[in-house]
Amino acid sequence: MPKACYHHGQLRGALLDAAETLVRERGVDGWSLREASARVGVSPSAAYHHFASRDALVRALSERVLGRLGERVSRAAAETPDPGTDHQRRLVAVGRAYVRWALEDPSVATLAFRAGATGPETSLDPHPHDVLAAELDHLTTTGGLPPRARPGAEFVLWSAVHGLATLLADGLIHLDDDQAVDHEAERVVRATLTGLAHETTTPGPTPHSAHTKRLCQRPGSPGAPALHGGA
Amino acid sequence: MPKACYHHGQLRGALLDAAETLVRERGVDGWSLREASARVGVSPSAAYHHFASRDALVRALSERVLGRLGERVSRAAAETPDPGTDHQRRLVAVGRAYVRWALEDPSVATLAFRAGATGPETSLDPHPHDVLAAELDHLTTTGGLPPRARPGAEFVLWSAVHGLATLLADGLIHLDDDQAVDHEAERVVRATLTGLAHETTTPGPTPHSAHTKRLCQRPGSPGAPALHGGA
DNA sequence: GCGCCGATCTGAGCGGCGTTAAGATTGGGT
DNA sequence: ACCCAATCTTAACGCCGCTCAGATCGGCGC
Repeated sequence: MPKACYHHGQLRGALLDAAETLVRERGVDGWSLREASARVGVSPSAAYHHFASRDALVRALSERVLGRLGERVSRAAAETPDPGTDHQRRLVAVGRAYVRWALEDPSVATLAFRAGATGPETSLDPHPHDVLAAELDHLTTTGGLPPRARPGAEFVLWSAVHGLATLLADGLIHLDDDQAVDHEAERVVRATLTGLAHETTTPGPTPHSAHTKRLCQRPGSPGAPALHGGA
Repeated sequence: MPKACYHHGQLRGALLDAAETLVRERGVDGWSLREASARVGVSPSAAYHHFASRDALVRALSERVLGRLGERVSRAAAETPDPGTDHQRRLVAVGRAYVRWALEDPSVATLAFRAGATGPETSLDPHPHDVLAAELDHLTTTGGLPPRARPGAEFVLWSAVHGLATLLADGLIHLDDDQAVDHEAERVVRATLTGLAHETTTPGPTPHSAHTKRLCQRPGSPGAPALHGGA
């Protein structure tokens, strides 16, 4: 299998790069497949040997970009030293990274979320949802969250963080500087976490995340046995 | 000024109706201005006498649809009887209405939010943000929220509700039935409200909502004097 | 009753788009 | 050295958003 043919061997990646740049420059819809092709010096139809359609290109780009968000969010968690008295610190860092990321490149972030679910069961390396879930598990372990509030808590927190991110990216809310963004993200995360910690009613059926079907463990058995084969 | 000319006098409204139906049927981007025109029995160029561009049509549609969301959310608040012991009930109803609305017509809701900020300073009758703010004021008055947590609380709650709504509408979260949706919406609202109520740190600078610049009173002076003329 | 006039809509057309089919070009494996 | 599969190009189709010159309509003054 050749690694480089013609001018390009990594046309696929080059097209994704060009498309991402165009999204950044002109907005989510302000570009065409023809333009991306021209930018990498290739005819429009060449793209169709790597993507079934323009939409497929967008989905692939979305996946790549969502993967970067996952990495970044997970790194933010890892880089935050183990909490002392402040058990919420790691999740604050995660939420801040999520919101910051969406605001750095609003168009790219919008595209990523817009096409995030329409894909064919994409399995991302560290999906943001999973990072939240893992950190909430950690928070429960260290006593920052009562176990009875844990099931499905990821979806509550995800909603809050994602909502702030999209409201900011779409311009429905405006904040003057990065410091204000950080502050607001922290406020949202802390309010949600302490609200979850004070929950009294028992949570109902747990939602499913679109990208992973069995990551959400059942309420009754935190250390549940493996359900569907596999290691 | 004539009220009905040619076949149509209310072409504008008819085009908005057709566009909305098309969005409902085919998704946010699965339609064309030509198609909407044809559906109301008019040539494509006729639309340009009522909208400067396709984008202008989309913005107008977004405004109309967002207005309906505002009405609905505000009605949900009004129809909920004054809370007895449960001070959060009204806001739970508001959040539920918001999320339900987004899920009834995911494509239309997506379009509404997507184009919600790009308009020319549209002033909606009851903007969802304002309904939340008013209800939070009420909650503060009745003692359900400490006054020190009130400034900017609308944005925290809006983020949570809007996040759940968009995650559901975009398919990133799946819930099996309407009951589960109601339950999740209630959980999100209650968690956020009790989290806000237990806030300890002082809130920083208040964000601005895109549609209204001076609705958010400054932290220091709840009964602040009028700032910019007007009644 | 009639002709004018502004408001409203039509028809033809431009450049660009996504997409497809058929053919030219390339480089590695034998 | 040649072949073959992978890769890219050229040409074209139909639809799109948008523009502009002109046809058509309804009310109003005469």
